[in-house]
Amino acid sequence: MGTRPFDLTASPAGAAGVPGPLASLALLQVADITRIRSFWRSVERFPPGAMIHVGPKSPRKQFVIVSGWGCETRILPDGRRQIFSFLLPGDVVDLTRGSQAGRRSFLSLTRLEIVDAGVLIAAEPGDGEDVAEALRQAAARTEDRLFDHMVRIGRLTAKERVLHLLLELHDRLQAVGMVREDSFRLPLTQEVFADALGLSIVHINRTLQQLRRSARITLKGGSVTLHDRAKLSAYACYESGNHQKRSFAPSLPA
Amino acid sequence: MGTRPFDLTASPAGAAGVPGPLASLALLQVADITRIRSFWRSVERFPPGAMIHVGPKSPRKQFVIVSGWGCETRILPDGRRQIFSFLLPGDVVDLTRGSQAGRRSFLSLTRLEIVDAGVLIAAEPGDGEDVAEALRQAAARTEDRLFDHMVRIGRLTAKERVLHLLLELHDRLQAVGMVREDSFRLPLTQEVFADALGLSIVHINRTLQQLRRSARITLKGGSVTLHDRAKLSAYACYESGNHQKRSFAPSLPA
DNA sequence: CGAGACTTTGACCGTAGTCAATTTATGTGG
DNA sequence: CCACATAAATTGACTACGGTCAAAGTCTCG
Repeated sequence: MGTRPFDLTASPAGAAGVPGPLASLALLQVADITRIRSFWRSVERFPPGAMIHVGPKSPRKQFVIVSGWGCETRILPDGRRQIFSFLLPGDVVDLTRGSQAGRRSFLSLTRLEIVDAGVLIAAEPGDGEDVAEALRQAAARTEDRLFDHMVRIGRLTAKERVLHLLLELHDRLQAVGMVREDSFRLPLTQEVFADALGLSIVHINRTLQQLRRSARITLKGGSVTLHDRAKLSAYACYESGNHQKRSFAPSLPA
Repeated sequence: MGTRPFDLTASPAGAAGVPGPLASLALLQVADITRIRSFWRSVERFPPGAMIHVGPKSPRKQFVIVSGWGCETRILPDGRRQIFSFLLPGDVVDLTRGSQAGRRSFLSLTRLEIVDAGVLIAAEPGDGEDVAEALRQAAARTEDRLFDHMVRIGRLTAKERVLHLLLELHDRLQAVGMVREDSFRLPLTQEVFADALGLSIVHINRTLQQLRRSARITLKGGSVTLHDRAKLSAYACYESGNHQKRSFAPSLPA
């Protein structure tokens, strides 16, 4: 039951941002990530920093993230950037109305693998209604998170924003088995953090320093540990829940 | 082609926040507001400042605003408040997942009338698919606006935020015929403005003063006039569009 | 080992927040 | 139509959170 900081590089399934067993699959109650990967025909891969779009070979426009991190963003004419949301393994990405005139585009933040949601449904035994329903709920949660993010950038202080976001990421990653002992990999640069939270990169840096010095978080080598999440949640007005409330995910086998 | 400020109190259909002919109806291509009002059985009314919820007598959970202004909001445990969006005549309000534990609730800002969307569909000659499609598009635009709002509070300065919001409101109100000569009624207190834009009420006041003194806007008696919207749009990084892009609304008869 | 990306730090500035008092509507009852 | 109560808008004085600029330090990776 430690708060011992450690490196998660060798976490569940390996490299940074790559989910452990399951991931989206936890959400979808599918048994193993290898099973998803067996759909290699329909898995699309992107390098870090790529704009996510799919060719006409994909009839559908809904995708599930198999591994890696992404984000939804807009860049203003003068270069300012706002990140709307982070896309984690298991999240549903709806490219239907995306990337129109740059008002909203999807970017990969790490190496990223996505799979056509329709393929998942079709591959499911039965009518796939369970999977379809899970997808709908995942999409609904994604939308709910927009409101939390709005509260963050609209009404919280810098310290609160950072903690609030870290707490959300914790909960979401935990739901897909990517958290160990309150620690998880955080493959984000401080610039990305700044653009998500509506702060300058310098101020993000200073805020992180303060949180570190006050021993509220440990952040090192791309991994974070949140010490005393209950207290941090109260401090940052974070309400957990609405992430995997009704998780289908069984605890994962080693 | 005037910038002459004037009072819109006697605008289209009368009192503050009440739409002129059409309103949502413009969106829905229905002929006249009186027609909607004839559904008085299914029209629900709220006084200013009320939480919007509907009794079990309404089977559906989607409503269209007939007249008045509302907003979607969250109040933090310590009293801070964030307004997520404004609800104008013609907008679709989806109460499906609303007001759960106060994470997201709908409030009326003026006297408000809403009508069950299902009733509108049923009342339409034919299969009502046109109306249903219009409702879907309205809902999609509503979601798009969340992103604009996020950019506002995350990346714009106070002056930009105010102008950006005013420009959006202009476009939305214009689409339902509630704008005359770049002027429209704005039934919001500065406190509401502040809570929407993530600023303090005092700073909103000072920002408005500056905008007035620099002759960029006229704001008096609850009505605003935007002078040179093109220039203001450029200044505030506002991109019009996505409001009534494909408007069904014919210009309204006097 | 060097180039480039990322992080960190210092110095200084400015936007926006807080506190508090005053003025200006708005509204209500007499 | 006036007196009073209340909400809303203003203004001033002061504070502080967060931004900008610039330089130095670290880390990666070919």
